[in-house]
Amino acid sequence: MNTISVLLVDDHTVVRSGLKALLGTQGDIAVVGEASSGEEALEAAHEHTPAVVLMDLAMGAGMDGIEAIKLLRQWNPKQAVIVFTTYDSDADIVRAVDAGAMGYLLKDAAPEEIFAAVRGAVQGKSVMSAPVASRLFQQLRNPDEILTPREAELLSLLTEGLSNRDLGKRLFISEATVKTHLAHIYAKLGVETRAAAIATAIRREGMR
Amino acid sequence: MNTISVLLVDDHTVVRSGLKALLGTQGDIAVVGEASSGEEALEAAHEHTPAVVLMDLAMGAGMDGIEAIKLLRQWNPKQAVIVFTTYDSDADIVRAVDAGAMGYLLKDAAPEEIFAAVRGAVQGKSVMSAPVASRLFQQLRNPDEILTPREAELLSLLTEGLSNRDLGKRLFISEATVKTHLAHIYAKLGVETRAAAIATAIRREGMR
DNA sequence: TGGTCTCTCCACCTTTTGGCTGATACCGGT
DNA sequence: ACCGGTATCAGCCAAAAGGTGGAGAGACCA
Repeated sequence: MNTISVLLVDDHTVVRSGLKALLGTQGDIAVVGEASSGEEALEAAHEHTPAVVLMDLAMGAGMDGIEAIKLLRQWNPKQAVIVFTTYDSDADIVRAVDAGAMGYLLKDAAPEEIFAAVRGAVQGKSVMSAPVASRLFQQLRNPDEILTPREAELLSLLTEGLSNRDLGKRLFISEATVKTHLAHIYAKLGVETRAAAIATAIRREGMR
Repeated sequence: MNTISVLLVDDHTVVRSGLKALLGTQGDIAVVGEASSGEEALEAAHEHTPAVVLMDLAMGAGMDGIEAIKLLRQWNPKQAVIVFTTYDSDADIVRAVDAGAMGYLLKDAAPEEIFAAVRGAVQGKSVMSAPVASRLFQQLRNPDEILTPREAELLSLLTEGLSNRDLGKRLFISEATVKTHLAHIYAKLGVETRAAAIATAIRREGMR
């Protein structure tokens, strides 16, 4: 059996060390690089061409995880990427899957689950933590309530307290478009105001 | 120099592994136990009597970190406890310090910072990550930013997504009064819109 | 090819919110 | 008795948000 090369991307030193220590116990898995930001991840991926990238979505500064996934997959469409993050936010799950993530693990996953995800990823299998799977499942059962990737993106920014104008600037779209998206989001979430949307989003998604 | 015994408490396996790997590189620090919940932490502390307890505040199920700190310190008032967590929430910082934490580190802290905190803790020194320190400092310097009971009540309802009219009805006050309170709340929170106030409130206070 | 989804944009209009100024009343401490 | 903080209310005005209806471009799929 071939050794599976893995690139770790996380801005927390301890998390990288932990993953390295855990993965190091497996003979068939080798950590070939580490990165603490999206930018570094791209560089490291070009340099080491890892079979699997294990990536945290929440990176302190600079490019966020989703963007990094998109660029990684753009550069190498076969690149297997597993999201390894703390929260099972609906918006993040949708965006990550959309960006091309092969798996979605929570940081409290058992070591075996992580190993299985890495091994599965190289074979093209998707592995996700149980809470994540159940959320996705729920969403598939209620297609009306699924936010489109763009809507999810908007909602996520909404929870930061931005105005319509700011949302437009941030996403490079007009205020009119922002209002259109918001109207759709309100309808899907079953609320009438942005305040309620924010409250719902944060409570329902574990965003912060 | 004596070896410093450390107990790790975190529900994330990878974080424990990472800390263990990092601390293991230091000759004067030895991890003597691990726990993944508040309950386990108490047991382990009784068994191993560690010099320092490194504790995550957010534990999936059961007793939370704050409660665990209180009980640890109740059992052994000299027990040094360092909080090691992901978020610098105002509410958590205050509660942790109040419960008797000696230090407060964020998970993205540099390894050196962690070592320094552990060594400092056994000497009775408090060490905290820079963002944490600055938040505490701000709170101490600005007692103006404390919300009055009525304002806090309003803010709490605000995070449920109510309109000014609804807030008035719920609190049996006029809409004018609601607006007055809101203006004061915005000023104290340093925001301009209700959306930002909701976002700040939920993130600051760990409301969900 | 036609239908559906998504993302984008526009105009018009109503409602809500926020900024500003000012006012009354109660309570507690100096 | 005075002052500071809190809670209550009012009116005015500008800005922001929300509702309605419509529309074009590109992707994807049957």
